[in-house]
Amino acid sequence: MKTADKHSKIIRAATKVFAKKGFFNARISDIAKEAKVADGTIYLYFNNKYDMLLSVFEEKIGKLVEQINSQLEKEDDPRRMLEIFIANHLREMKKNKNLAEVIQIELRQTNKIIRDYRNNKFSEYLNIISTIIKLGQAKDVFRKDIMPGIAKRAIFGAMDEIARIWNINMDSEYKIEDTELQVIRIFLVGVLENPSAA
Amino acid sequence: MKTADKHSKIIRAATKVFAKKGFFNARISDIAKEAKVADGTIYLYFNNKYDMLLSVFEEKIGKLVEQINSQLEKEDDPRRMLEIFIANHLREMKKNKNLAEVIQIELRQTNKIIRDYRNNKFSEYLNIISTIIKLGQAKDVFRKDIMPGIAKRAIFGAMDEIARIWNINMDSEYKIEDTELQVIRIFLVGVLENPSAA
Amino acid sequence: MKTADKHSKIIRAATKVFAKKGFFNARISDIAKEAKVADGTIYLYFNNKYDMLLSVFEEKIGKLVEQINSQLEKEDDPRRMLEIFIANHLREMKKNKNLAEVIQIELRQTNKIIRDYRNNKFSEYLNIISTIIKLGQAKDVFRKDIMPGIAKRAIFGAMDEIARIWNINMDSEYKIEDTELQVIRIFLVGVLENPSAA
Amino acid sequence: MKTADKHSKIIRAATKVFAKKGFFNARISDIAKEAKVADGTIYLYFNNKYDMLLSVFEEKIGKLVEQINSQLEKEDDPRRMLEIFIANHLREMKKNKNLAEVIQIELRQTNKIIRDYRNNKFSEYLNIISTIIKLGQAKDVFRKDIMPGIAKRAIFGAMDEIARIWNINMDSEYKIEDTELQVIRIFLVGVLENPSAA
DNA sequence: AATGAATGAGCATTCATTCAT
DNA sequence: TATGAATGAATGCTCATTCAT
Repeated sequence: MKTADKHSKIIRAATKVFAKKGFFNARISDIAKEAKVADGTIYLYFNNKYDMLLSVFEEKIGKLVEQINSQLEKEDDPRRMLEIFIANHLREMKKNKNLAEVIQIELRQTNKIIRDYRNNKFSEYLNIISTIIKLGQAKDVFRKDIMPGIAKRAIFGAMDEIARIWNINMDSEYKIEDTELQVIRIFLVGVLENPSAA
Repeated sequence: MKTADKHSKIIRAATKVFAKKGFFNARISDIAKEAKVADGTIYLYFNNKYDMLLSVFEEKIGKLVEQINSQLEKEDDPRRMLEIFIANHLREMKKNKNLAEVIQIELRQTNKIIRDYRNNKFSEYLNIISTIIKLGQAKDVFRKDIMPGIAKRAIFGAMDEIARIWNINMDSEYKIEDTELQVIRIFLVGVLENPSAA
Repeated sequence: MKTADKHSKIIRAATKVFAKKGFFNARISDIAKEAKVADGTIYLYFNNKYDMLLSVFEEKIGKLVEQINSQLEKEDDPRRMLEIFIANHLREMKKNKNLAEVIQIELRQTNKIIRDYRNNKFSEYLNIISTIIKLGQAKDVFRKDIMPGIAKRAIFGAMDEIARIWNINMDSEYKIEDTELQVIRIFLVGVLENPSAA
Repeated sequence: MKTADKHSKIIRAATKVFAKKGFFNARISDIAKEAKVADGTIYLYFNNKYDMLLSVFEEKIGKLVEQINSQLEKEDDPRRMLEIFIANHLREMKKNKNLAEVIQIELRQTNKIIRDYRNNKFSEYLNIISTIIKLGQAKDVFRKDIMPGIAKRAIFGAMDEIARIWNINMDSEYKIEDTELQVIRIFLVGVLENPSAA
């Protein structure tokens, strides 16, 4: 088997095991068994357990970044772009619960000092939101009094919390389409019936 | 020393240590030392380590619930109530980073099967948001097409992600007042310049 | 059981196991089992495996120092003192093979950078030899052209090598009394038939 | 590259690495890297790690034997022969610290049961000393009451301990010539000022 | 002969929990 | 109630050895 194959086999196994058990409860031997590989083999591809988590996280987020970028490429309406981002994120999380779970773990489970160290991909991902917002402001489509740096976190946090619930209640009461629509609506027009009175 | 005192001393110590080190990296002996109590004493008050986390979490959320309820009591404008909720949550998280951290930990760090088991207080807390929204809808102040069950998660998630960042970057670039205002604005009126065109 | 008892029980067990298997081949669990103690208990008394070896070594050498000092106290003939030192060392090594073995291990088995770090007791022990030699020189009993710093090593090394062999061939061909006499003779008068002709 | 070359390349590398790190801390991959050879290649020339140590030891001692034998060939004065042996040994150890270290390791570091198994070269080396002594006794130059089997160990042990110190304190306070002279003097004429009075 | 990726047994150390005092 | 010494199961990681190429 080629090296690249083994690497990705381990990544896949690690994603699954981390998602299922959480980082601290996942044993290296669990991951090795899941990947059908010897324990020691893992250390040919990763420096240590945490390095695996980080790699998994970065790779997954990296794919999200690529995916969303290719979708946004053809679009230049900021409103539509935000809709696409939200819809895509929620769909991916719904489709791939392991991914959602690994994001949760990486963002909250490990030492906060290390946390921000290598998460460039994640920053890149979040910055897509703020870029959209800035673009919308430049085009007079979005309110200028919205701070993109805060909005990006609010939007990501909202979606992430929703995805968290999906991972707990496997059978959510809400349909994905409804949820998408709801989130989009909340962020685009807010909850006020008559915003002009705000 | 009375029993209640020792119990709360341990809770306080545990909050601090869990927040600082995370659940898995916190040692019982750390907590015991912080509480100035013997390791074994902790087991007179709690069944096990996880039970402590849950107790800490429930107590803290319980206090948040009481606090916000007393503030909302005198208010009946749903819009104002939502503002109060958001402002209060963010201020508490900013003031008490340990609390924010413990919420992060409890919500994401431990086995998802156990997660929802006893979190009644937390549900109660989130339901305050949905209650406000329903009230607003009944009063024709909030849009009827907003689903309160989704909105409550979106609002909480947004605030929680913002608080998460505060715990990483100790010196945030944004002032608390600005952040409050931003979150309130995003959720009340959305980001669209001209929502009526939506 | 009192703490001091447990400490010495572990020291005794460690001496035995280190002697039998060597430092690197000794397992903590071997020592724990030998001491009838849980593995973890060892770490209540020692920082780590190497710390145990060092402790064992220092304690044993410390006892040798005390023992020889009390024997030398009543003696002031340097020639006799050297005889006593040699006889005592060889007898102790013969009697307590574990001790001989632990000296071998500590002196040669572990990283040379750490080696000299804490071995003050050992230096003290060796310096008894050089002190005797200096005394003999002051009293015109020993040759002045002998350098005590080299002689102490030569004498210790000679005895240590002999003890090493005892640990290999359990049934030495030589009696302890003969060996003592031989070593004493070699160092006191050398091998020359007619030294005055040297 | 011819097989013999590779074999000796590995021996050289192993000597260096064993000396630097000690047997147990030396990794096969260290030796392979030092020899510019793949890890697996080593197992084409040696059965296992310990076999390498033994080979290194035997080869080095073998060279010492050859060297000293060729020097002693032309000499027939036992006193001079002993001087030559001592001087040669100390000089070689001083010159080649790796060799000294490997002797230390092999003689004390590894399981005593295996120790004596194949050390014929080493016995041969030590027996040169006892042969010299016997010759001296036959020629009435050395005292008859010296037991060659003990003397050979005392002499080797003394020199070995001195060499050990050289490997710890890189900058010894004593010059090699002085040390040689000291050791020779101690063994030839002893430390007594007036041996005839012994 | 040579390679080096893969293996998996092995082990020091940690730490939640217990229990004799 | 309170203590803290003792326990021992649990696990990340290493590295000598193997073997397919």
